[in-house]
Amino acid sequence: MEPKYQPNFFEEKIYQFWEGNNYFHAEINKEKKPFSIILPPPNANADLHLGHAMYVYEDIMIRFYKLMGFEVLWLPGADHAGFETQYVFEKHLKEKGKSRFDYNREELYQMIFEFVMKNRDNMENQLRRLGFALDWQRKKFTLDADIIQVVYDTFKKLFEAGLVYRAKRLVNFCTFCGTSFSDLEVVYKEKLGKLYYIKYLFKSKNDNIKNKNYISVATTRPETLLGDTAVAVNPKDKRFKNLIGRSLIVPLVNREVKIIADLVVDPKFGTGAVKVTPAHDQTDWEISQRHNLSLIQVIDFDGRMMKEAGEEFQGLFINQAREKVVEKLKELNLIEKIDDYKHRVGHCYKCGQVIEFLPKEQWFIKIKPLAERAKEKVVKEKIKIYPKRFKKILLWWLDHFQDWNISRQVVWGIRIPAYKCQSKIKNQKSKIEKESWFVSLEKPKKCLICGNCDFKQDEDTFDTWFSSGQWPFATLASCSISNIKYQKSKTHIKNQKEKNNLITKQFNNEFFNYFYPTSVMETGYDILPWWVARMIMLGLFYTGKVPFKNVFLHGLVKDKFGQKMSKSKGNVINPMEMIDKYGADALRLALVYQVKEGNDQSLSEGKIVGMRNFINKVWNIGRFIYLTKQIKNQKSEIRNNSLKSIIIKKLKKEYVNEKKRYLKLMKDFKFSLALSLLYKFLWHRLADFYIERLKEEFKNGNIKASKVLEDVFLGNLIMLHPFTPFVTEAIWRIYYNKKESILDKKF
RNA sequence: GGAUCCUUAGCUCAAUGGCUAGAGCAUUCGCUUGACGUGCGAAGGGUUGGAGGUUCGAGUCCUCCAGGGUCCACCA
Repeated sequence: MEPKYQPNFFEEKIYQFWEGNNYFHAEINKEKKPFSIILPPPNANADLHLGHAMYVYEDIMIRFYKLMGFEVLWLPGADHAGFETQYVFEKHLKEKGKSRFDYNREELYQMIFEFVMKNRDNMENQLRRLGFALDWQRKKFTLDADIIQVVYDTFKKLFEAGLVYRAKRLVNFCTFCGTSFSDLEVVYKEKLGKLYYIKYLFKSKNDNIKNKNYISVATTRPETLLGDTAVAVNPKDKRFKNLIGRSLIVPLVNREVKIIADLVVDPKFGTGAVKVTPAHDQTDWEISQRHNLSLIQVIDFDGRMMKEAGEEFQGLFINQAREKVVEKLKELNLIEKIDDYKHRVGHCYKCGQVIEFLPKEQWFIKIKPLAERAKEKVVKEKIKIYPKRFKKILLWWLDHFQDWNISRQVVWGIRIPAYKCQSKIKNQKSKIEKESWFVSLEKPKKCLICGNCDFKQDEDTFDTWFSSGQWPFATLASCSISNIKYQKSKTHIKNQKEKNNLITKQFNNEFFNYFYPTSVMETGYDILPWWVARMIMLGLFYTGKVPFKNVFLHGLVKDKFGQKMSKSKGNVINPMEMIDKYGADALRLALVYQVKEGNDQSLSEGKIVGMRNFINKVWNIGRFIYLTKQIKNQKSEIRNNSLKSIIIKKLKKEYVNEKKRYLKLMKDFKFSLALSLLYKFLWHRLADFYIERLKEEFKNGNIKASKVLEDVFLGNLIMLHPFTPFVTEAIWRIYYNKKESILDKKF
């Protein structure tokens, strides 16, 4: 054994040994209890960052339960990351002077597909370098044909259950990225703007308020008045009480609108009267629904003013239109005043531009019934949440979700399997949207509504979270399909009927039933509403069971000053670089040691160095024992009741206690404390105290003392293995002359 | 406005109501000790943000105050 542990020398070989000998492969084993985790699928296209390295908690659990004698499955996967990936790809195109509009849908999809596949191996190998005990034979991709089939099936079942509907609503739309977003993806930022007080003249000369022939309304977005269809006041507001129902004239467009009363209006804000633009403001949209107001869209999906805004404004960008509107109003003396105003504005989380509210027909999921069911399971602890405080947060979300817009105007994703009957549109037979749409798992040969029209498939794809929200059951169902010898092809769907039959049969499949519900879902707390909540809702809907029994949430990794890591700040720690320098074990320990589960942590290279030192210590304890074992002239006894023999007894006792506490902590998800226990014991008790005290005995070849020391050390090696798999395996295999793996052992 | 986390050594953080409040890094001194200098031995560094309370016992539980972070909501 070398005096220093050299991770680079061992790690790759050891991982190949594990993978090559199927140590990570799971099968049904009726004699064992199952323990399963589905890896949160990283973006197939991107390098791993420290957030992914935090999945080390999963590896710790997987390896721990393997050593506990469970049949463990840790299923890896990759996410196509729809919009995220397309965004990156479009940047590449831009560098080449191209844009997505230079290609048709199929070309673009194929190009992105190749782009992603080229990088997927890279991402997967990075997971290997972290030492993760993933069952690679069962790896999945969110765009695998059989995953897509499950996603289609979920959509169809939701559609049939009336839980997915198509509606024209205001959606969060980024006119720069060209797609809509769910509410969760909009980032609100404080912004300094102006509050304009604009005069709306009464139509009738008899109407007035305090002898003025107008009402002022306050707005931050004067350009939207081009689409106003009412002015609203609070019904309890005495100032306006007598004016409700009267008519005003919207400036510039000279449209006659009524004064309406709605409780949503705050009398204390602005003038107490508010302009209502149903097409471009969420609150106004809601008012319009209550009052049956008409909707006039004046801003288009490319961020320019439409024909409906009037000839003068048509084609202008929003900001230009705003300036022009204000200018015109000033000319007409219709601006009462302009205040500085600080308010919060929604921005695109990706490109940072202002999000517009635009009316668009989209698919929505009716959340309420799904959330109610999920809530019940969480309240009754059919799903346990660790740390506990996140239970409350999850429940808050389940109470506050709005209907979920799952349509995205992006090519890279799972195209929505909904088809529109064309004859219905032509004949205008049905005003109800749902009646002109049908959902089909396979490309239909004829229109399922009228039977003969040239039906059209929806151009949109699903929100990535819609498919990843099904990940636990979709992956296991897909494994079931593979298990019954289904030959899958990655992109092209062959023999559709056979496949659909298999999908409906999948829940009778043993493999699925053995591992589902999964044991733990482990991920960062930042995606609790995006992902965890949706997995629970969709999992319950599709399978009738919770998708996982426990949720374990970890915190975010920040730099050593507690700042968020970002490329622009230049404070990013690259996990692969750290592995190159200090080994995977050191990085893994640094992410877990002395960190409270669920709390954010600051990570510095110094901490990784410290952990590397501990690993070297463990290596050297092993080396010491290994070397003293070679000593000849071993004698079997020392004098009874001697001080030495008391120390040996003490060591045995301390070890028994340590192990007991370790097992308890690990079962309670208190991994960091378990690690501290091992750290302290190995370094400050075993090495500093016992070995130093008994050094002479060992060197004199005292068999009894050596045996105890060896047992205690090897026991600790097994306990430490979930945290530092490489060094423990390396020592073990040297110790046993490469004859066995530490993974064959049990506690 | 709501929720939540945090405030402990110079820095970053641990600590299951219970022994002298610990670790990593940093600092000082001494050791070329036959496992390890990625080490060993020692030292310095703390009124655990503040004020009350519960308790035999509080860094930990409760109340209030101050400061910081994060998430969410939001009035045009």
